[in-house]
Amino acid sequence: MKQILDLINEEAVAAFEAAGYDGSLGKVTLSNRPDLCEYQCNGAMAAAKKYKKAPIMIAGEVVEKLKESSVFAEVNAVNPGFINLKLRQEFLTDYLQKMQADENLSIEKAVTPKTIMIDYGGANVAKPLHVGHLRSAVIGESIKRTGRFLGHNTIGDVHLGDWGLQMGLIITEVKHRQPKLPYFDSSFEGEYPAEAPFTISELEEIYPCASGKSKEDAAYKEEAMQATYELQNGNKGYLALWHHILNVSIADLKKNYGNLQVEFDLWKKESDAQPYIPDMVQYMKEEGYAHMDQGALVVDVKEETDTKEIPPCMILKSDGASLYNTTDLATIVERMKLFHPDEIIYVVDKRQELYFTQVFRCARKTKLVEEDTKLKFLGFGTMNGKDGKPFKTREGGVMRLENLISGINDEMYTKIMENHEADPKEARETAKLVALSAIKYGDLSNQASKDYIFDIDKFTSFEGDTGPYILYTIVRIKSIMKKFQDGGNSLDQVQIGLAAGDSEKRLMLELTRFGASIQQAYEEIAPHKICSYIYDLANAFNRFYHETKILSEENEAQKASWIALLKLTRDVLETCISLLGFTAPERM
RNA sequence: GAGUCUGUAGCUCAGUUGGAUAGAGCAACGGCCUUCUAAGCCGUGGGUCGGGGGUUCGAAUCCCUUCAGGCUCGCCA
Repeated sequence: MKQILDLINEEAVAAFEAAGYDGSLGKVTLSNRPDLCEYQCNGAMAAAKKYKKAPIMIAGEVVEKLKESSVFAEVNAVNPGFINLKLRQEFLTDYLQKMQADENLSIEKAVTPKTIMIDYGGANVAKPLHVGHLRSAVIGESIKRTGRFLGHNTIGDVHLGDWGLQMGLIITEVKHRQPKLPYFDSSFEGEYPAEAPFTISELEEIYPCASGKSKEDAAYKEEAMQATYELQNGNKGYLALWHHILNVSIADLKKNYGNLQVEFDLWKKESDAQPYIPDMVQYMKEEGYAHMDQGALVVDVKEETDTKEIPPCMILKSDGASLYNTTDLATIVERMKLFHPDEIIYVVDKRQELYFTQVFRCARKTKLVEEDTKLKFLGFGTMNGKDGKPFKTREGGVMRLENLISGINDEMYTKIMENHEADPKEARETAKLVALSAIKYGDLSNQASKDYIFDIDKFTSFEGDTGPYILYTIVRIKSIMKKFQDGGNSLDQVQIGLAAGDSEKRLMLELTRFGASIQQAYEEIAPHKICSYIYDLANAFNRFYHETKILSEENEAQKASWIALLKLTRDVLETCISLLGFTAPERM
């Protein structure tokens, strides 16, 4: 169904045309002066110049035409030339009733669904997830869900880092510790053990240890690079060990992402793109795209309009080895081959922007993608601590995501138990949902591209504009609806009626904003717009809630109408939080 | 050095793409629970939108300039 703003726009366009002006001037927006009107149109002022006429006169003429419309209860022209609009109650109610009946709450699915791949998560095998991984996972998941809700074929890919120097480092460190393992015996012919020679927690300790050593010890680093090279060139023992690393690590990653309610459709890895590299490199050479420069194979990607020097995109290092660029390009080749996406969105730290500019240009120039394939970079800012510096634990280390989450879980649990008596088991489950909402909403309500302060105290206090506030609002609604049903009433028969008061009308108007808000959030890849929308909606509801005693209302028709309004509010809120990536409990 | 992003209330952030009186949340202060969950609601105080110019009926928003900070700048990922 059409969005309410579009319906109103049509009226305004028609009125401008009827009054003899260009219809495109009839653009209506939500009022920024709710005390004066609900919607406003500023077209008369824009028209003034074009038609050399006082804006207020134009506004007056348009208003006369608008008065003929059945949509508005009030239409005014105000100096210097604003057109202020108020809806007819019947129109608003009618719209909400249709919205409630619509399975997508007024949102039309995409007519031509696009295949959109979203590369997010950013996890590396063998490195535990830390707070730095949170943003990509949370933002990417929300984008994926929003695209899907709008009818697109969205594919989330974790794109694990499993093929770089890090693997060589781990292999080297394991070799130093357990040199007698068969993986390091080049003459070994038998079956390698099925059991991994390390647990996940050992693995998590091995990498930082190896990484530290390689920074201080050049010989160690050389050894790791050699191991990387051998792994990539088919050393059987190393490959077997690499498989162990993958298995142990991926199982753990799945658990952690699962706790975050982040679900990837694909668990592809850098190594999966390797088979595409040789052909791709050869193709780039043959077609004359790539050339040697300072010993390395590169593709020039600078353009005349550049305001600064864009370095060439390096395909092969001077020692012939592939690197991150190579893998990413080969991944594009693979994705085009397997999924033929219309769009690939990379949800990555914004510091990688220049790098991805190179990759995208290279992919385009060498025609790895089609002309209309969109490659988008969604760079997110750094998560800083209260001091404005990158977030660290109190001890100054990197905080593991797992610890962060369990810490907030505990805080929430304590809060629930303090608030009221609750079954500890249920409280645990509820605490998880509330904690998740706090973490995700806290992240998503900030603009993705900006750095943001991750303030633990703020997250555990959860008052005001927070995830828990949204959940609390939903829980309140659910509680009333449950009591209504417990009284033997059915939710099927209720129908939204005319607004009885101001706060109710405000709530209704907020509800109609749903479709446009989601649409906009999707188009701009801006989940924070969903947050700000539901915050407004929750606010409008809570105001209404405090003014209105619903269950004790004696007029049954009025009560039913309010219940219907609650139901729609709940549906909209729950739909929105599902797009943000969390869910509401029944009680909290 | 070049490029780029950011600068809005004490703190953390929005600002519907140029509109009317710049908004929230925390923090501070004052009210509201024998009545649907007070994780809530209502109210008060708090601003030279970094500074300076310009564009026009109208600027936090567009242009120029300047200050401050972050980030990036070929064999790491």
